[in-house]
Amino acid sequence: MNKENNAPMQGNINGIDRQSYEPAYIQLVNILKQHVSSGIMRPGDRLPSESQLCRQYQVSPMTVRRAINILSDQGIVDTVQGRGTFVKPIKLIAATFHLNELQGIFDDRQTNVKILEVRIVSSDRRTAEKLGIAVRDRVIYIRRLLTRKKKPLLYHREYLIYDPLRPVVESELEVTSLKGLFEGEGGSDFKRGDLSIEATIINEEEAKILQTQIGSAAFCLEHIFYDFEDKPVSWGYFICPGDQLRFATTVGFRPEGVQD
Amino acid sequence: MNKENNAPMQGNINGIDRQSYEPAYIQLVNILKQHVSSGIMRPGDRLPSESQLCRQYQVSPMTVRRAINILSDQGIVDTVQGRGTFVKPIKLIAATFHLNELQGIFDDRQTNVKILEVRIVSSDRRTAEKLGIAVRDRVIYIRRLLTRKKKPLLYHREYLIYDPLRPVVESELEVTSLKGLFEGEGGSDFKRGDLSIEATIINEEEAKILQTQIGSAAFCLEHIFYDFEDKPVSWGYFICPGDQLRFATTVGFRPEGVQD
DNA sequence: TAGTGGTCTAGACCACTTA
DNA sequence: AAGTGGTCTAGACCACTAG
Repeated sequence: MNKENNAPMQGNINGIDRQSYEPAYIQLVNILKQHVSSGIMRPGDRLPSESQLCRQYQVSPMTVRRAINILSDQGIVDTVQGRGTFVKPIKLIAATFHLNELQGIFDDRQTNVKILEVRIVSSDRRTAEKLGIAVRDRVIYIRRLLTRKKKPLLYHREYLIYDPLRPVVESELEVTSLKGLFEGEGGSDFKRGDLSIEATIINEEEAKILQTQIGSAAFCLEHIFYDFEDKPVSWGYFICPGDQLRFATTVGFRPEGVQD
Repeated sequence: MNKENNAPMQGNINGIDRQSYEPAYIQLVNILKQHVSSGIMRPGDRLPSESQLCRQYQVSPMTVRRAINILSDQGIVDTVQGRGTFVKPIKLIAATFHLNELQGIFDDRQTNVKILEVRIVSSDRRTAEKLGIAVRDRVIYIRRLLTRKKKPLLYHREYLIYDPLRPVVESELEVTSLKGLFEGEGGSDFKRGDLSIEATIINEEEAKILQTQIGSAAFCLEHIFYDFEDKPVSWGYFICPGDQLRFATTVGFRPEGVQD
């Protein structure tokens, strides 16, 4: 992120600088973005054709193509075969929210994960359903609390399939495993994870642990992880007080040039 | 989405079918994905080198390159210059949530937008701050209610810069403008929009309008739109009862092949 | 030094849209 | 028929990593 910023946002408006460390296709992306964000090109307008861009910027068709593909991936233009490439209007509905806003939390040295409880329990109906097992089957139950600067931030409850043959417990129990879960540095031999976010209300137990008010707003981030045979291996959810977290994003063009 | 499914998930494991309508690079992407999702390739493993893949599947370097770029974009592999391409472990933190889960709402014919109120008001401190204007400056205040099957779904409050020179009112007032805001079909001559999602609690006014309980959980989706001069033109927020909405996503490999 | 990924060329052929 | 985007080739040169 913090590389040399001697030549930020290349692409002289006029043309492509072949001496630059920035690849030609990136420069072209930035030039075209600049045209859109500055209003030279408005939503609905057609871009110059690919062959025109080739001539105009003295690059090969593949390079133009690559630049346009990137703009298309970023939702800035629409390409229609036989008609052309068009600037897209901004759609609120195209917005995406990234969980990696939480990244900073784990990088912070003042963040701490405490295991509140680990024990083997008999699964209730909901847990059995989520994990695809029978009610009363044994599962490992873990409660964790993530704090930053001594302040409670996330309360996590998780149920793991109990498999004596593959004692996943040890690795899961590491204090860092929550970080590993998020950042995937641990083994993470999962095939996939299904996540969902809901709005919820802090209950009595959560209020006590998170040191907040009963009835205050919170996010609930639920997760189910599956192994390579598509069988669930764990189910759990994070509770995060609403005043500690906010998901933010931008549609269209960010004020700074940094968007990749 | 629902095109001919005669040959779903091409790429015979063995090689690339040149007769297929599916492009070679897509077939290669699917083959490599299959290797990862089936466990043949595990997180941390190195992919065959690009020249190896060229020989193995009888395609040109650019085609291999394109396939690998796609896998890299999708967060499935990491490429390191000089070392190789590696299968990435699953990261919870890489999850993204898409607002377009709301798409279905607007496609539904039983969805209806009602304008509850429009008037010109004097901006309070918060509104003035958000819109970058002076306190007491006049703004247009709009309240809308979006219902589906007669059931309240979203409550929207919005403040627009009042500019007599450019009467944005008429177009904004159309019943469909909420849909236009989301789907960008209207003019949408905005340069960008900043969004954020918070967890919140339904207050008395909202409870009455949304026909829910005071104190129940809800999402608050706030938005500020900027024109091409980077000046705010509108600020507002949607309130959506928590039991009406849930954001879901998958990290890793979705059960069906559909992910684009 | 050998192998890897990163970029780029200068074309080619195809499918599609529009007139 | 002309113009557009979509795909693909068969190389080339470079920067980086490793032994």
